[in-house]
Amino acid sequence: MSNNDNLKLENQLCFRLYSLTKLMNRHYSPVLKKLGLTYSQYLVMLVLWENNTTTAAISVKALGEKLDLDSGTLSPLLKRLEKQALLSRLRNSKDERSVEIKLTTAGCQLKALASGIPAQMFSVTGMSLVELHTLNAQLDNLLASMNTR
Amino acid sequence: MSNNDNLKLENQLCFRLYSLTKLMNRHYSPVLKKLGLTYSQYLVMLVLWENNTTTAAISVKALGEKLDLDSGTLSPLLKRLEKQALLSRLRNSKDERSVEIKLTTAGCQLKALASGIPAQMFSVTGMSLVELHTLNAQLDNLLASMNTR
DNA sequence: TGAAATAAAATTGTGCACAACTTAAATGCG
DNA sequence: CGCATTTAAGTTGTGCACAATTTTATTTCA
Repeated sequence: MSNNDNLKLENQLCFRLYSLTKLMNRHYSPVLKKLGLTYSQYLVMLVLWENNTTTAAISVKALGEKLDLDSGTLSPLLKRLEKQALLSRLRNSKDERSVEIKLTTAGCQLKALASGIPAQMFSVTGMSLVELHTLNAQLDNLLASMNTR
Repeated sequence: MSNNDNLKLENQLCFRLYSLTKLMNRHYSPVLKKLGLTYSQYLVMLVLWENNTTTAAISVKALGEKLDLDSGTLSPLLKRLEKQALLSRLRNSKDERSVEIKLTTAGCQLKALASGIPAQMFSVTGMSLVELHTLNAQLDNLLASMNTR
């Protein structure tokens, strides 16, 4: 590739990632709309569903670390999910700086409605399971590299 | 992978793409800030720099097709770039529905300041050129699949 | 102990991305 | 021709993402 081509749109990895993320979102949106969720809200619910009870709590801070999002993004998003009665937000009495997030019963129940989404989205990719795992591993490497430079 | 794991965050391709796109953006932002550009504005400039003159024009429509963005995103973004005197917006006299975008002299000149960005960002990925091309090809396949389902 | 430093959320402001809609212009076709 | 249809931009409203700042609580350590 000549130096003249470095700035061509078609040669940018970042543009492919950007386009794919938008395209992924467009495939998820109509499916998630049936659950009343946006894509980002779905990611939050995925974390909460991993401890699928109304008793387990996770702080906004820990949620932010898992999802790589700050309180500026999470605070209003969590308020919207609370308004939908999918989760509760409660100050930690041991440390009043922290806010603990718990699923409500409705939030727990929503998991069942989401159970078919991963398979449905996988079929949209047109990939085999092996290809998926290979790509996941490559992207993990790239994430690791870019997090340390 | 068991069915129980389908909804785990760590198993989602979409989350990797989402995280990578955000991470990519964070690497670009401080670099682009020196040019007074956001990441999306940079993508628009990449398209315009491919015909690096003040005479070539591209319609908002064509720009939207290249970048996969609609007028709701592009109209305000292009106004901001016009305010920065990097481009001009002019109704097409042959078809008054269309608005034609042209680089200004300053817009053309900015390309030189951006010339080192692709190499700089490539180094952040930690990949070899072969790895980059392989990944680009895989992502192109994925984009093609997801655009037809 | 108590002032300085650190930490967690929330708030404010900017700029996307996109759905839904409006406006104005061009096209098509009976 | 004339009217319905289509097309291109722009507008409005919602929800992120994130920088910068504020508020309140906790920790540190002289």
